Amino acid sequence: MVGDVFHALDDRTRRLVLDELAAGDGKTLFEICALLTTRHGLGVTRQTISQHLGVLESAGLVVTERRGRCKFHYFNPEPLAEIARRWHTEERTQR
Amino acid sequence: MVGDVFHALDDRTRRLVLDELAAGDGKTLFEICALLTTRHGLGVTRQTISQHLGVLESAGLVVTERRGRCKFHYFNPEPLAEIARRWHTEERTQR
DNA sequence: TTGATAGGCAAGTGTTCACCTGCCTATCGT
DNA sequence: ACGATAGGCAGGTGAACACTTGCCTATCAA
Repeated sequence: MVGDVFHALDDRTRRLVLDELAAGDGKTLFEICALLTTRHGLGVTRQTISQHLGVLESAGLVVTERRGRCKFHYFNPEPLAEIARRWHTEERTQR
Repeated sequence: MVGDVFHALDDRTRRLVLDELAAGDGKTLFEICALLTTRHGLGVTRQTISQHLGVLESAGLVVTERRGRCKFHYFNPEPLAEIARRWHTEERTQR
């Protein structure tokens, strides 16, 4: 869908996940859980993060790669360009 | 709040309102209602659009100016730059 | 083979939110 | 003053969603 990117960004936990993936790609689900609890004090379950990763993946913001029993998550910034493209913010003067 | 911009964008009707304001600033509430129904077939009430404009305004995406009994709405693209700034999409290579 | 690790699936709950109806205030023209 | 225009406020409803608990599958090391 079109609005999936906007919906995926409308959640603080998902934005934090994107922050962590943007800081260094190729993290597993358990690594992301550990980072969120230690660095941001997030008290969330593993299943919750898994669901958030599913939302981010279906929005195209996260690409996954399975190796063995591990699943590595990568940040894909390409869908974010759609936002800047839609309202072409660069050529407008701010009033 | 921080996530107000993302929340404001997570709605198709609000995105259409932004489209109309970006196409030509200085529209009143009734003008926006008429544009949404005629150009996009949106069957929504005036109060609904008024609430959406309130969300957009509190997110900083819409600036208003009152003159008499009319209230003119202007598109403010500045908060959108926060998105590109957060994950600095331009300097990353896509994988 | 057994236990530990990494992840997925599904139902239930509480809250948020978009939308409506109903009524009220303020400004303008006549 | 009176009717019409432009907008605001508040309660109520139904659906979407974040989050949990409980259980299951698959891979690796011993």
